[in-house]
Amino acid sequence: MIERRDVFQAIADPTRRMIILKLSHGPLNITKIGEDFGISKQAIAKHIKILNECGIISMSQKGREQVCEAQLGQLDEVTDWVTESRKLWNQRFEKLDKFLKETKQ
Amino acid sequence: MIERRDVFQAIADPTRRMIILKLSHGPLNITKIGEDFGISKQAIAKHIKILNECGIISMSQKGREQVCEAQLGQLDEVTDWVTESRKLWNQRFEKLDKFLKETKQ
DNA sequence: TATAAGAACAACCATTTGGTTGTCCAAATG
DNA sequence: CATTTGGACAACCAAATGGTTGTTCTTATA
Repeated sequence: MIERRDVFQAIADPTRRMIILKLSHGPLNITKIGEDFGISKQAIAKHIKILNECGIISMSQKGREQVCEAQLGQLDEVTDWVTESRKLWNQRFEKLDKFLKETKQ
Repeated sequence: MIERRDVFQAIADPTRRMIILKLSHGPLNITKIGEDFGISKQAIAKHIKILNECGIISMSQKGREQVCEAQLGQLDEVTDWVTESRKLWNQRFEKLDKFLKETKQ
């Protein structure tokens, strides 16, 4: 099986984004995370697994509870990519500006 | 069918991210975009459609060619969400810092 | 100790996704 | 005019996705 898990795919799902948002206020166990979502705890656990696999959240056992904590440093990959794309995109306009200034004379 | 197209889902696919990167250097037609990807032009056209539907690229007819241009302002939604999540996440540490300073005395 | 609660594991299911091929049409080009 | 070329449309397919239920196991708790 090819490990296709990446951060971009992880944040693509709205439920997972909600989980991240919820966890950004502080660590919670799986049951707590699942509250207020209209889906089964098992479904939540699957989302948690995906988020964990790509490093967005970390897990720690505490008695019978599995405590999840956000590790949002992993989101750098996303902002880096957006920033890089936009940098190139903006350079395009700068080149056009330069061209327009040169031909104006 | 529910319109589930959003920017997060659009950038989840690596091929689509490559397309965006390619277009951030300047507009291209569908055939040009498809070059160097090992997949069919039809597959590329489908990706283009998705990117267009969520506003990341715009299309304009030019003779028989369909010219695609990046509209990376739409990526704000992504950076905004990441920024907001991280803001909350950092506040968590600030609260902890405050607590530690207060109890140290 | 009996029971409730947190979570893992597995099997299953419908829908979506990312890709394919084939046909067809309009616009360039020899 | 004949032929490429750019692209649209449709049908189809395998795999992935997001969800379900049922069982089991361990840890708390009344």
